[in-house]
Amino acid sequence: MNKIRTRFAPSPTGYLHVGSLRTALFAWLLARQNKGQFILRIEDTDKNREVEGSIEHIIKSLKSLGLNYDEGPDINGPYGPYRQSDRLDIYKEWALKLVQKGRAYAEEYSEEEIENFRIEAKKSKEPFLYRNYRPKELKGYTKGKALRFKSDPKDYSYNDLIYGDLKTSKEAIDDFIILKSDGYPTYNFAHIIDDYLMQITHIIRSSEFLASVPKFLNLYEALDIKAPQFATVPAVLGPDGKKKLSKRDNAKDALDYLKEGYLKEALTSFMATLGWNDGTEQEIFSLNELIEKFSIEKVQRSPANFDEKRLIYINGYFIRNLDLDKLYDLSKEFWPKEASGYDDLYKKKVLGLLKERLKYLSELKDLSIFFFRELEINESLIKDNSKLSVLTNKKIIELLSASKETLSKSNFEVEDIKNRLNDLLIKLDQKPAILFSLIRIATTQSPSSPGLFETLNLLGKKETLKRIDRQIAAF
RNA sequence: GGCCCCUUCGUCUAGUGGUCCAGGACACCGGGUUCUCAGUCCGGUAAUCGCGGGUUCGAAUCCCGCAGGGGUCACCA
Repeated sequence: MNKIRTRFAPSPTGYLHVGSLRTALFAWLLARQNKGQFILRIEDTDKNREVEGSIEHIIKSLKSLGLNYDEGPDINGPYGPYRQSDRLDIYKEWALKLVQKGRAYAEEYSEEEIENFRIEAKKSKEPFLYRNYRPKELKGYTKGKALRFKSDPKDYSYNDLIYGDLKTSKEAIDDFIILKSDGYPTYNFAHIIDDYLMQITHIIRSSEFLASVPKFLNLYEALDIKAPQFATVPAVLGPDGKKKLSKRDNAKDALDYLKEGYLKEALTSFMATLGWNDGTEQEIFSLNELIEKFSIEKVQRSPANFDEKRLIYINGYFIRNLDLDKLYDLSKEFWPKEASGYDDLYKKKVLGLLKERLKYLSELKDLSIFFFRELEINESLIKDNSKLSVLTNKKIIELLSASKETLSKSNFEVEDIKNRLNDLLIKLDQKPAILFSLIRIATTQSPSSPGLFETLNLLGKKETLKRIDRQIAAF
């Protein structure tokens, strides 16, 4: 039994959203769970569409998610090179073999002529098939001309690991271009040669290629190559549920999520469960659990909608369940700049209080700011509070003064603060909704914060009393 | 238009002839948790399983038809 080898073969067009990476994830999982290899191959056969820097971008995306590959353009391997533009000689050699067998021929028509065929076909409501116009006399390889595959149309039935048994008709098979006039191969040709030479055992790719499979099957035959196993992954749809996920419908580049403080395991768990589950009621999976439990056969056949709300939930779940020290390491670049003067211990305590409330790490900045800097007095916090807005200024000052008085006697341990404020509640005959709210607002000037006692404890006595004073002075 | 694929709560899904007048999760709505937000706990709304025929004692599950949606028909991948 030979080892499973899968690959991710993106073209460097500069953008990798969650849907594309999901395909990579599935291929990676299949390889890892079988102790096989995962290969990164760059399909840069279209110079016009290539975007500067996107290879680095792809590599970074994979690595950031923990999807390491065994062979690839930057690390090489036994079947390199791993950029198609570095393999042009190989494609030409294989194309010539096809010519020799009489299974490939030079393009005969001009672009305009072909365009006219196409219009003609459209008019008569028929699919455009180039082979209907195939010249009687076929020319061999001609420099400067595209090279076409001479197809042998027939029906096929084959098995797809996800879609199951599929049947296709000969109408799907045509004479397609294998080598462009600039000498570069097309995807349709290059990937077949490369997968063969790189000994890929399973092709995992998205469903827009499904309609092309009969063509590929025909080419495998002509080349006398045994086709690998196919696993076609359905598209990921945008939130509207209509069209494929694209930039338009808030499909962020996958790296953007990392930048906003989404955890890599939250992302992989989300991507995997977009169209896959293990048949149990488990909803969230670590990367290791995915390796253990993933099965390509259980991937859904219908396209899934991208629901960012679910991703946000999953991310919060991972944050809450992460060890505080680990979370602190990950949080490094998300603190407000005012935090730089504070030591690790203090920041770690702040993070401990905020951990339960973070959906993604970039929220840290706003949620933690008052621990590092005194905020401006925010009058609306009292004015817009139905219970507080009815109090007279005099009453508020009285309550805050009493609070300050009480707190000034505290040793500022959480328990002590709690006990003293509870006593004060009784003494003043007040509800927490009044007294605690006032203190919370005075000390944080924020619409939300962690628990009052813990917050005051962290702020410390001096800072707490100072902030209450300032609130009093504002009336 | 040809070829191909898909169709269970708003969303992700469980489900492969009876235990499903359909289960879980997200979202949403109530309530508890001494203050806010979040979390957490408890509860709720939500799918006549795309539609129509069959087969069967019995169908989300099998068969046939239809409809809707999507993909593809490039010297893009």
